[in-house]
Amino acid sequence: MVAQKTHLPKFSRGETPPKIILQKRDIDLLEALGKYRYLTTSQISKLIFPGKHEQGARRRLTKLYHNKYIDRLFLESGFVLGEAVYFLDRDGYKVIVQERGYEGNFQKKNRQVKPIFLRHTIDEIEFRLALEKSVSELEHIELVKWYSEYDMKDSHATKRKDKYFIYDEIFDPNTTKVISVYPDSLFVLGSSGREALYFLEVDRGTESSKKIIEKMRTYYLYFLSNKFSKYANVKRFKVLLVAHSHRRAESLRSNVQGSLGIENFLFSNKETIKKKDLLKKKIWFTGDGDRISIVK
DNA sequence: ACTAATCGGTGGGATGGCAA
DNA sequence: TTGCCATCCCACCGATTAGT
Repeated sequence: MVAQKTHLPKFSRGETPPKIILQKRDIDLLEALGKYRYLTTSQISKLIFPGKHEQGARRRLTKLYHNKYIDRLFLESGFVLGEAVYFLDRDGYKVIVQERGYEGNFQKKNRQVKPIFLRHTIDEIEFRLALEKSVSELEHIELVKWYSEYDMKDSHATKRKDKYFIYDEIFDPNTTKVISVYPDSLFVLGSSGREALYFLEVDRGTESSKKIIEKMRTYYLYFLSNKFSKYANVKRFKVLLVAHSHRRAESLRSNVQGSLGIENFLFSNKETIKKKDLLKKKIWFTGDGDRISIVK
């Protein structure tokens, strides 16, 4: 009998999946997907297969995919198909619950994410990975907390304010309306008992300067409200605005210069964060255009 | 108890396929 | 066409299993 050479389908699972025996590293991989929710092939390659060719990660991911441990979507980049983005499927979820005592819930809706939102989420995860790497290289700094937009109080909630963990309402004295702040992520850095609070805003590249100025004002009122002190023992915070490119970051910064609340903001971009240490290096621009680092 | 065969993992390298 | 992913070949390793 001649074995049929069949291609495994790219957009669905094959009828006869390749055989697989889970290794410790596979479970590490599944656990990472539990923690970050979505990861691209290159992110997984760096995280789980450090110093190895990406091909090895791919081969493993393919097997895990066809054996229903994980699922995948593809990013869109212009006219060509982009990188694969992996996330837990039910079998993979069961494995980390059993093997590692994973406490998160299984997210059925991972596959339903809109492409634009997925891109944004991946950018946020990229920032988190860069932050964790930076923290690991600094002896006296620790990442005390990280909350992403997905860390929801209640995934069944219908109202936004019940849905998001990071959500606060503030009263606007000018319009006498209630406005809300819900950042992409929030994190707290700790250093010898002292804490620093940061909010992350990943620029989608589509927001107007006017919107950014409004957002800045919201954060200013939020600052006055002191409601943020429930997240950390601090009297102030910084909002890190990460744009796609240096160009976009600079254009945003110059357009909103001098607006109310600008002193709470720092500007940088994805390209720079990919190349340079985001805590130690002077890659952050203040509203006035001074370059500073987050830690000395 | 010892050996051989087998199976899947790992990794390098080369080639083919696919969708827009 | 481009940028990815899938496949195939080769070699070697370790664990398991079958046969003696």
